[in-house]
Amino acid sequence: MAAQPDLPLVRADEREWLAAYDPRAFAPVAVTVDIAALTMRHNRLHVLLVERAGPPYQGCLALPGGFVRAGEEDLGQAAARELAEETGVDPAALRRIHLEQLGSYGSPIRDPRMHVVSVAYLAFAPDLPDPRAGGDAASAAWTPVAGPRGGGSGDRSPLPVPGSIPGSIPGVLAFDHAVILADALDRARSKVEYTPLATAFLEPEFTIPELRAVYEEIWGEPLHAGNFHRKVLSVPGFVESTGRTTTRGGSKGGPRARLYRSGGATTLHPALLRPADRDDPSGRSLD
Amino acid sequence: MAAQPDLPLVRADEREWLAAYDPRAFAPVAVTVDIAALTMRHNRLHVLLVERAGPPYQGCLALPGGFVRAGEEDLGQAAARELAEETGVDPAALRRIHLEQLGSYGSPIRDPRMHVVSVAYLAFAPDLPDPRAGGDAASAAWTPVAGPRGGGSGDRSPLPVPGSIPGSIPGVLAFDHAVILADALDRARSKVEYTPLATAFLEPEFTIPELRAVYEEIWGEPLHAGNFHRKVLSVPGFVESTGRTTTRGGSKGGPRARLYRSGGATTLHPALLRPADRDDPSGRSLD
DNA sequence: GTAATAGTGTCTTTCAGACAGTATAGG
DNA sequence: CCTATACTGTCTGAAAGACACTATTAC
Repeated sequence: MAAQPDLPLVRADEREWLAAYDPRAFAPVAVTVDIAALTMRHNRLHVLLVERAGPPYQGCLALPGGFVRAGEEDLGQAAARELAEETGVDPAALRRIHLEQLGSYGSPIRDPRMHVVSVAYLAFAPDLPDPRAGGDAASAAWTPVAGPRGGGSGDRSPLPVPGSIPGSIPGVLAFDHAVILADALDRARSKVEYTPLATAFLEPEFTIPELRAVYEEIWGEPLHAGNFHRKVLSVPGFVESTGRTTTRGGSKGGPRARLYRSGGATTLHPALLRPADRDDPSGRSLD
Repeated sequence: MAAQPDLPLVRADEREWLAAYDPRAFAPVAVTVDIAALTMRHNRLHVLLVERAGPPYQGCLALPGGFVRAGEEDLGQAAARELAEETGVDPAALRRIHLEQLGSYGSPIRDPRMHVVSVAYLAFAPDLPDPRAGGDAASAAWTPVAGPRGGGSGDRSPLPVPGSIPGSIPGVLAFDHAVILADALDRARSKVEYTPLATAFLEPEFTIPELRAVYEEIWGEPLHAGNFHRKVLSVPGFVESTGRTTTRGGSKGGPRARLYRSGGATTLHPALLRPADRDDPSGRSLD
């Protein structure tokens, strides 16, 4: 979504009408933002989850989020605020996080309290320190996403969350957050195809094999090391060399890898297409 | 966005808490849906606009839309209802329309009445009869979108609307609808690359040249007829032959074109990539 | 030394785009 | 007859994937 530089001009002949307008006359629909914040820890994809301190779904795991402050902030600001509040991420770290709108979820029965429309955001973060809880979260932690590859062992037990299985049970997550998370993973998988956002999971300086590990974890399948290397270097603006190398080789030996930083491109031309499942010629499902 | 099959289970120990919950305690944020409905008339892209019958922005052109009915409908249902209501499109025609969520717009000052979050939808429709106004629209009409190619003459005067110029003036459209429309056009341009949705602008049976005209209008540039033809036929599931041909050749002569219908694919593999602007190696802007 | 890995060279296949050419229609 | 168009054939270059190979490091 583009920025929203909207400054509505209120015409003089509408002033009077506006003065008499009563906002509370309208049926109450609440608006929240929820954030699916993804990061990479020990080469496994993790999502930030909080434990709900109060009802509804008290004690359940949920995506961090909360109500939009009416008249005070726009949706992106609300998402950034909630992400900071509920996790204790400091503002400096917040600047390294990519935040984009994912979509809105508005079933009238998704929240037992009332009709709540949630605007979901997707965040890509580098490996951050463990969050401290805040806001109405009893606790917050990076939780491994059991991707298509399965496995994942970490800070908290892995989720039985759908890689992207449509119609899967919301399961352990509160509200419809399992659906939101599945949509977030789908978006992440396709976003890294045509943008350099995979670098957002890494430190400012990284090696091509580290970048490849990010892609392999997000897509859940191994990539050919040699072809990946050449491909990344061939896309203009994807990465740029720092001239340096790592000080050590890999844990199991091998030469030192060269260090790169993110280049200036916002989109990848040509794109880094995910290996097609040739078993599925009908095309992947959409929307 | 995926479907939202969410049936939250209210736990017994939360019943009591819920009974005491007062929805009106929360600050009022209203939720609307707005629809950017696109269609193709006389080979020009048109968008459905209404003239606002009441304040704010009375008399201005706007995207059709309205408030979500709290507790009664989800966002997609609200969008379909508003589209039908404000335009008089009958339910049968509604089924031929592709409707997908575009994004949400929630600046606190985008509506002078109060903080209104609008969930925008994008619709692809075949050439439909002229709408009759309804709801709070004084009138409704298909309005030509002055694309990157400029020109366009039709039912109403063409819009000075940005092809996708970021930061352009909202201009004649109410609220931030010029921004929404620009985002809708961007989405449409990329959506036809990797889905067969361009066929949604055509009758159930169409020719390859007709399909090409759709792409040329949406992308705003001519395509190579021969290569386009071969490409479309080579993508599995994009179109399937009916075995018939048109009964007449083109208005300026030429053989009769074969008729096809939409195939079963939901995504295009390989994709029909838009000719890259090689002048812009930095990559197109994002989000 | 042994094993694993970084990075490069090369071949094959696929696909996009340029261009030519043929057949079929309207005027 | 002339022109515009549908559709096909062919060539070239770009790019993806498979494989082989060298060099460098940990242990």
